[in-house]
Amino acid sequence: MPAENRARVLRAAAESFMRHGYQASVEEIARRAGVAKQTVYHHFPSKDTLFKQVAHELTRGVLVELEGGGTDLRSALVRFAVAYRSRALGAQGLATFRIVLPEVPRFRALARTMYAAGAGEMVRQLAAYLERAMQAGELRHDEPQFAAELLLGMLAGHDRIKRLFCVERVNGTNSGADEGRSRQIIDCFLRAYQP
Amino acid sequence: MPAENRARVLRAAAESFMRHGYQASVEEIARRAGVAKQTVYHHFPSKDTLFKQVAHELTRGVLVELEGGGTDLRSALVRFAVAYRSRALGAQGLATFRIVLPEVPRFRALARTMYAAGAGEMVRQLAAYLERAMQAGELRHDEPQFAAELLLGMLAGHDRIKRLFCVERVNGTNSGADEGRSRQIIDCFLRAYQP
DNA sequence: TTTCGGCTAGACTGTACGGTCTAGTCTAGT
DNA sequence: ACTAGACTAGACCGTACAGTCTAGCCGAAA
Repeated sequence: MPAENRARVLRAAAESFMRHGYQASVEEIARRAGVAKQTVYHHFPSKDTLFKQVAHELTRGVLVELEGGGTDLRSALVRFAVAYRSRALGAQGLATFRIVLPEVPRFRALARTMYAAGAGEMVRQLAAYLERAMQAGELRHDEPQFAAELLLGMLAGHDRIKRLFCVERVNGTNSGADEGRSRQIIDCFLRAYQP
Repeated sequence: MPAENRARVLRAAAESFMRHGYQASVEEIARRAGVAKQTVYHHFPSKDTLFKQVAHELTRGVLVELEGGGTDLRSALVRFAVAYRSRALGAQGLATFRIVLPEVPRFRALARTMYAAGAGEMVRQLAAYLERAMQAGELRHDEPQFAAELLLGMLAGHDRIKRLFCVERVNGTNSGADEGRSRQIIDCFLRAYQP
């Protein structure tokens, strides 16, 4: 079945690109997929196309749902913070950064699309959520988009850099150890935005 | 004079690497420096060495002095914010990111050194400054290092991502237009950390 | 005047890699 | 039995590039 091989190639390409960036050779991808080089070219017209495809898949992996049903604002934000940090600071999130950034000049359109589908979408959702909280009087009134971007910056901000530069271990599944930091950050945010 | 040619090569290498990343060919660097390829190898044993050298120079360009002499806390922080953002979000700061990140796995030691000399040093200085402010009762008592990292995250955070993904123009010298945002962020920080 | 170090142009080597081509195998549908 | 499409191994082509080598130029020191 062709679809299965295609998927194997995509998976292998993701792994290879995450390891070596765009430099990863098509031969290595084929080998890792357990497939002949020709098969790669059978499913994707060029390495560029394959790369863009992988980049798209990776982008989707950053999104985090944001539902505040039932609980209070703080709990909802903390839950979101933990989820977002586990994505943005996880191995895959960091790898996405490392892989895509250097290629941005070559693939400007792709870069913009990725931002819109990933971080940009995140900002929109969070801004909408914060705006509701503002209107409910739970947060100080201010530009919701600014607040959303600020919060995302606080959540990923410097920790992302430390991990990107390998000065700190990447987040595995130790979500427990990380929850404290998420809470700390959310508390700071809430203090800054208390009504 | 050999030293001058060496400097020209370094400058040219910085430009080339900023444009094309590590991919930039040695021949192009030589051409840009107005120098024979052999001369490059005369001053640097290998492309890797040259790259590391350039990376070090770039790191230094991020540092921002932080003196709060004479003015109040808020003014000092705003001044710092503007300066830091102009570096971190300027063309060179962003290019440093794009260039170095993909090579981090290959040059782990270099990456750590760069972090320590750049962002890490920034955190140390800022943390020391914030700690003094805390002891002077101008800021709520809390871990200074956490506060420093948080503030840096707020300052560069999401805007850096937008610029890295080319969804927003990079900061030129429009420090005027940017000062508003710096003030906004600092005000948020001060609200979160008021005594 | 010789010499030497920095420099130049450019040829050259070896390797890696994107992409193509060949020739043939296997499987499923007709 | 025949066909067509997915697949394979591996040769092959063209190009780009790091790094080396050659042969020679020039200016300053000895």
